[in-house]
Amino acid sequence: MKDNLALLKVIADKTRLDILNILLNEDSYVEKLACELSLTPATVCYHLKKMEMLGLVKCSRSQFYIMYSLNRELFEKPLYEFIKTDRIPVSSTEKYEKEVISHFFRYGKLTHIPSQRKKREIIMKEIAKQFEQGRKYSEKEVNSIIHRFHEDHCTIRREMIGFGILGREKETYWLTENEKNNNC
Amino acid sequence: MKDNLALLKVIADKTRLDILNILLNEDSYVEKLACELSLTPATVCYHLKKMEMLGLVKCSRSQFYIMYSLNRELFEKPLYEFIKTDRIPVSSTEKYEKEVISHFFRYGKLTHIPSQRKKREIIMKEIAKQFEQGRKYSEKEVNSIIHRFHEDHCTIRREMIGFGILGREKETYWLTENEKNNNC
DNA sequence: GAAATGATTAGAGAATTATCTAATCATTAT
DNA sequence: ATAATGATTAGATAATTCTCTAATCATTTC
Repeated sequence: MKDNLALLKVIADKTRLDILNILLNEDSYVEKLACELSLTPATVCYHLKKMEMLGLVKCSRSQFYIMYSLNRELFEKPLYEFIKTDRIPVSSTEKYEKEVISHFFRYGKLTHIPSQRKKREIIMKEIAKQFEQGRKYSEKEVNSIIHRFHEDHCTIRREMIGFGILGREKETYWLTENEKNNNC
Repeated sequence: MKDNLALLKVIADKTRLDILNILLNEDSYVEKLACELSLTPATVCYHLKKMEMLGLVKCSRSQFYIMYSLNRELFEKPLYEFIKTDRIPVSSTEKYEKEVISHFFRYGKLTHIPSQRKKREIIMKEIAKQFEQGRKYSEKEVNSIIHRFHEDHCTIRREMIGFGILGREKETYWLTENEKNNNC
């Protein structure tokens, strides 16, 4: 799963598919391929180098020519293997967050404040959903809202500010527009 | 093997890989995907339609949303299946031609003239290799060269002209520059 | 039926990239 | 060594296409 996107981009080209199909039958070299495909050697070289970089083909000098051959193992793998990206899919993030939330909330109340930073952030974002975007809150209002979930509104208020979820100026608080609290 | 190039081109895109990865976990719909990927619904729609056309995903209306899901069977197949093109690889054409030639020639002589047009053309092209590019030949010379392979130089000469391999004007003959006789 | 919401289409701008020519590098043959 | 041949690199051009905005279509809810 190194860089599937790059690999797919390299395969997804007419000329390179033609080259791969020829190499499927027999090893070949730049000039011969260029002639068979009615292209210049420069163009064929450009494509072969691209494919070589990603391990699609291998090359080795054989007397006069530099012979290119397929890396056949690669093509045995199912397409499935090639679409997985490094990116953590948002949906599995969501699943994880739901798990955390359901673990720390019981009957709508927060049982205790997680010690792990990551989990604490998830919990804070969940509580933040009670706040409206764009509206200003007094400290009293903030405490009152948080108090619905847990007695220690001071700690939680401080955490929410620490995570950048709530903004604060003097006695006024508001929900920040951090895209991380986005509710999709 | 309908149109592998088109299919690969559709898979080989960052955004579409992201979408596929999400759909790998759970079905989804345009708006949700757009939000998760920080794109406009128009863009997501554009990609989903592309993938739908090639059978990568399916969609069906479910109450309020149009749900998109993966066509999972497709991804089980090995990459190998996706690189085969409709194009007849030149190298297997070559192999076929060699077979035909070795079938009709014995000890350097043509045993008989093939009745199949396709095979006849291959044989004529083989004989044409005795002619030089750019040089003019008299009818006598042409007959003499052909006679090395077969008695009936008249028929063969006529066939070679018929296939456009030899050009003729009055009593003069020459090898045409048809790219089909190209020897790479 | 009107309003709301989600999906799609059309058109335009920006970025990527396949291909060519020309020049250079690397290896083999004379 | 020098010439010849194949491979590669650099730079320029042209084509493709991803993404957006704005407008329209389709379905559901009031």
